[in-house]
Amino acid sequence: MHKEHNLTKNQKIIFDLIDKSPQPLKAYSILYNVQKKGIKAPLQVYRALDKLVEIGKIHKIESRNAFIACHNSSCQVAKATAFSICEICEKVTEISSAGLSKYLANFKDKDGMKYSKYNLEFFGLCKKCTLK
Amino acid sequence: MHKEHNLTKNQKIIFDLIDKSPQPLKAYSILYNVQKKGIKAPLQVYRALDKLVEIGKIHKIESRNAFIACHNSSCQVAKATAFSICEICEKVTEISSAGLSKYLANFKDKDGMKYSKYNLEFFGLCKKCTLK
DNA sequence: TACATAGTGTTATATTATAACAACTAAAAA
DNA sequence: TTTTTAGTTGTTATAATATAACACTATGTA
Repeated sequence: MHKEHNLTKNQKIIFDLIDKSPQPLKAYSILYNVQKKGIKAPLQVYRALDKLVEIGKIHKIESRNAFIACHNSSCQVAKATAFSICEICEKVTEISSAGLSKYLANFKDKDGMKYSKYNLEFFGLCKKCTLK
Repeated sequence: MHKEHNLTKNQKIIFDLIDKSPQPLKAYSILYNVQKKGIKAPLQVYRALDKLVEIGKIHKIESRNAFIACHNSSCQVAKATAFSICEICEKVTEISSAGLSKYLANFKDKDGMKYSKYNLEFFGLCKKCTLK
């Protein structure tokens, strides 16, 4: 489970929005969506996003500059992330595979070097788009 | 080996610059470096970068918005990339591990879905920075 | 030659993200 | 209770990254 962090007002507004969204949200689309709640400036959004990423409540999809809520309650979420991304509909799913995360957490390069963190993005077609 | 692509003048100028650089280069730093060679606008740089990525001569490091030359002549370079990134000195190295690429190329999610492409970025400390 | 395809040069603009600074708030130490 | 501290907030401005649109040019090939 996530360690409980008491989110501040802005953090909560932004987390709730991302958490309810079926797909990743971009920072400025978040901004437009929360302006009626009093969050007026990009920096307010980015600050909340930074914090939410830091504590593992959301992840950034680097190849898309977008943010998705973490739905993976059992792993070291902020340090070991894997996603599948559909190149047609842009659906993004967090992968939780014990095998994969074990393999990557233990991966050593040819110098025997281990890493403390990774991010993996798979690209392909989701089921729906495969059938089309 | 890479299929031989006849690079155009701009593509060649930009590839040579990236290829000579020990670390990944960002688009606008590339721009500043090639202005004396007649490449004046961001779009000229981005177009060349897009093409070079497409044909696998360079890769984009997504978490850094930077570009590095491919030094991995034996794999499906544009479709299966893995890098290690030092969080202190920002040194980036392309990982070529047969085991890793085989594992990831064959990875199926829990719906049995396979993916056609992936990008993996490991973060940690490089040897030099570990010793400090 | 003529046609198609890809690349070029250019201006303008969109999108993503951070700097700097003053003010506020909550929690805990004194 | 007051004070301190660390963190967050609100704000304006600006930096950094990336694309749209359009007219033109080069190159390969039929």
